[in-house]
Amino acid sequence: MFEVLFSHLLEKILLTEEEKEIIKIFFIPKKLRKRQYLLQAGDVCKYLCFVGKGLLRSYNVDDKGEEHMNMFAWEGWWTSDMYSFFTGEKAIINIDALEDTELLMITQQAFEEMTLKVPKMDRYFRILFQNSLFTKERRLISSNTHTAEEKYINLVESNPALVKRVPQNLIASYLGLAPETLSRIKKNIAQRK
Amino acid sequence: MFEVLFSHLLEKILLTEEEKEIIKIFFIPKKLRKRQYLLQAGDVCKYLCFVGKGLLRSYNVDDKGEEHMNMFAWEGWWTSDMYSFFTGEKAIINIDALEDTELLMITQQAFEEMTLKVPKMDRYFRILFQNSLFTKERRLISSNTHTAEEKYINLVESNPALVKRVPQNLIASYLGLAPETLSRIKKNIAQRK
DNA sequence: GTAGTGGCTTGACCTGGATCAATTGTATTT
DNA sequence: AAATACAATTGATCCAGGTCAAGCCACTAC
Repeated sequence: MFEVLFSHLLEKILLTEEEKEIIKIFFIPKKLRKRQYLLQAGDVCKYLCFVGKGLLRSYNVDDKGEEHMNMFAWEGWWTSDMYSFFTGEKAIINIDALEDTELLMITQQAFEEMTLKVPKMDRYFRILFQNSLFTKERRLISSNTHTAEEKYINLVESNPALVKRVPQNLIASYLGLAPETLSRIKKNIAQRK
Repeated sequence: MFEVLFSHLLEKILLTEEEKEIIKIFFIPKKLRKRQYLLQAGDVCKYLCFVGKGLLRSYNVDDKGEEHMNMFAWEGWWTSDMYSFFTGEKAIINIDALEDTELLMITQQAFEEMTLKVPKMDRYFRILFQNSLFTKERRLISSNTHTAEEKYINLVESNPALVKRVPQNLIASYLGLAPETLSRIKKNIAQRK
């Protein structure tokens, strides 16, 4: 489990064996079965989670009971309701497992302590957040600028693995589309070839 | 100028006088007149900029020549094309001044050096990026979940100062709406009262 | 096997918001 | 103060994508 974590940390920072040992202490391993919840809206999000294996989805539910996908996380990704995790407010998103999943979880206090004991972790997360930030920036631009079909094509090009691994109705929701619309888009694209 | 910067840094981290002096060295002050560009799409974004005074907008232009607002930055905010700044790729966004503006700018190399000399700055930017990340997360959720009117009402409630300070057509664009649509929404809201 | 459950497709219809065009403010410039 | 240019409103029309409904195709469970 920890090998996966460290291989990701080492892409961005250098760590001594000693530091690795310190870091290990703060994490709690956990396994989730397919369909099992990691977080339910209304609860406080207690953990920031690193996915070692498997696939999670996070989504929120609106007043009408509709689900809206907001991100996926698999091997090497972090997930949580960031807002809830860092502020202690109630979460507005749900996270559950699309596949059997293995996690490393860390609490807010442990996170604080870890960054103080190993300041390099501030650097790691600075780079990590900075990267997600510009990904989100681009995604937001794309969602305002492009048509439904363009968004789908962009996604297939920028992240083909995701499209293969995740059910189509969730991809549709992730793109802000009705499942019927995505189905029609795929048909159109196929026919044009 | 630097007082504004330090007052913002000190909200998140503690700095010695010595560290402050080091940090100062890396920044370049700059003034912009209203309508002047800070960054044009196609150029590489050389600077990460802290706004000490004034107001900037960042937006991108699509294939059809339409402008799409993506964020505003005023006193105490940072702005840049994050992706371009950190990767050295060409920028896809434009940034220009909506009001006369005073900035503190830092290059990529200077940024790297600064974080190595003052590791607390990694912490500062970790927290900063983490906060923007969950703001963007919420905004993305909102943009997929809500109707045009709900988005506008949310914005007015969450950021009334922005709505007062920025021309209405830019607010419309920021929300992904046609200016006519926002005008009608405001009319509807006013009539219902 | 077959019953059930949930994802995917297809068709018919509807609607929120975009687009186009004209009119009226309201700043800025000379 | 007139001229110019841009911002906001209003009306009329249009369309991308949503909604509703029906049928189909896996899979899993018994």
